[in-house]
Amino acid sequence: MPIPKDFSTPVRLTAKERVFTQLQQWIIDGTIHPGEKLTDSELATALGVSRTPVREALQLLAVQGFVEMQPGKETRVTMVDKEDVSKVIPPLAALESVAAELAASLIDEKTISFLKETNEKFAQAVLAGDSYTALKLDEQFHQAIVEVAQNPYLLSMISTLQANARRLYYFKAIVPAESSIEQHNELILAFERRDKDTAAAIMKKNFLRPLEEFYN
Amino acid sequence: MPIPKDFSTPVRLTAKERVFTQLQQWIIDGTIHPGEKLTDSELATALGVSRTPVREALQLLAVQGFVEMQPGKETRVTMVDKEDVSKVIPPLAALESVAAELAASLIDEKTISFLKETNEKFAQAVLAGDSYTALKLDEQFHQAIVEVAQNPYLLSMISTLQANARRLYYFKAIVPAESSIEQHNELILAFERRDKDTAAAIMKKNFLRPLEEFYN
DNA sequence: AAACATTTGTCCGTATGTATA
DNA sequence: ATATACATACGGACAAATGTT
Repeated sequence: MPIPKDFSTPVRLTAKERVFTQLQQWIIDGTIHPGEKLTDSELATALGVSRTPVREALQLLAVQGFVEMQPGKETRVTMVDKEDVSKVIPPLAALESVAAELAASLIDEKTISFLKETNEKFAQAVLAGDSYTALKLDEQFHQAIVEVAQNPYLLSMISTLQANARRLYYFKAIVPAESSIEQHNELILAFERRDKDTAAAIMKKNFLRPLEEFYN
Repeated sequence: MPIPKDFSTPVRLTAKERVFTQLQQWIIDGTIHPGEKLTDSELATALGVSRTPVREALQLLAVQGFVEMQPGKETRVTMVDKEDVSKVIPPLAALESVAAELAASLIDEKTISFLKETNEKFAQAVLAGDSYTALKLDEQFHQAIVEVAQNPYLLSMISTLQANARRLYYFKAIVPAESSIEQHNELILAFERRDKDTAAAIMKKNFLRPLEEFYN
């Protein structure tokens, strides 16, 4: 009997991780509202675990900026206002730009093919008006590039910022721009030429242009 | 009897925070060696607290990349090798560059004066060969700029990367370059002109040039 | 292969601290 | 101002999981 290969990642899911993932999801999609007070005992019973894994998950969410913990007082879901986009995007653009620059020297043909396929699907989703799928594909596109860059700091920080950005998208119902399709193609062309400076520049624009439009 | 005003920030420091700060310090200065196994019960008795705050502190250190946790197995201090500098600096340079760009539009005269004073002291320390003081002043210089930028994401991420960089400096006994003095001055001049593009460019160079020299 | 020893993950009780009446 | 209620921070114990003999 053939054994499924997926067991190569036998990282057992601890209660803490389950709680973390669930709470993050709820905060991002708005199930738990901004400003809402979170009491660990309530969450614990609601999620069927004890308070310890809940507390640990909350600490991680605090580091990522999803909740605010006041030691000895209370912990609340952080508020969001429209200016938050302008706080998240510039660092994200800078880091993604570095990722693109590093990736340009390391990328292989297989990944380039993957980027082409993903951008095809992305284009279809955008034109079909399926913004949920489009956003997911957009993230896959960018994530593939970050992974090529082989930098754990970039990976971790971009992932955190992406999660925060996703939360804002949910709240403001932001839809992916058609212009992204073409920018992705330009990025792929730059990768094929292993042109890191152009790749970095395009990536930065890809994030910052929507921000500028937003404020005009 | 006049009451000290500092009580306006009465954030009581929890056991978790004390443990976190202590462990981070020990890892950075090498008191705890890379690859060393950390058992929470040992640390708990050594630090005079229970396992809970130790575990919580370790989780935060794991997020910052100082320790590696394998669920159900063990927790170890992360290894460091000479390539790590090339992993930390590029993201740090990118974020500091964004901070400089944002700060250029927001900076006031008082902060500019502070930067001038700090760079004076920095120059003295460098020329006196007091690299410990020099590094501390260099960090103060950069931190002041980051605070002006008013961006919590930048603040948090740069602080994490700085801590990792500091650890590498300890291991490799890196000393601040004399060229930094002049670059700091150029940066201040750019700030006085509120020239954000130049400020961003200088800041990036300030971090990346030492890295290039390192690999030639 | 199986039982052991160790360490982690989790649970829950208690006390300290904060906010409210 | 005191007292009351409540949530958090911490402690200590049990149980599951790992690797070891």
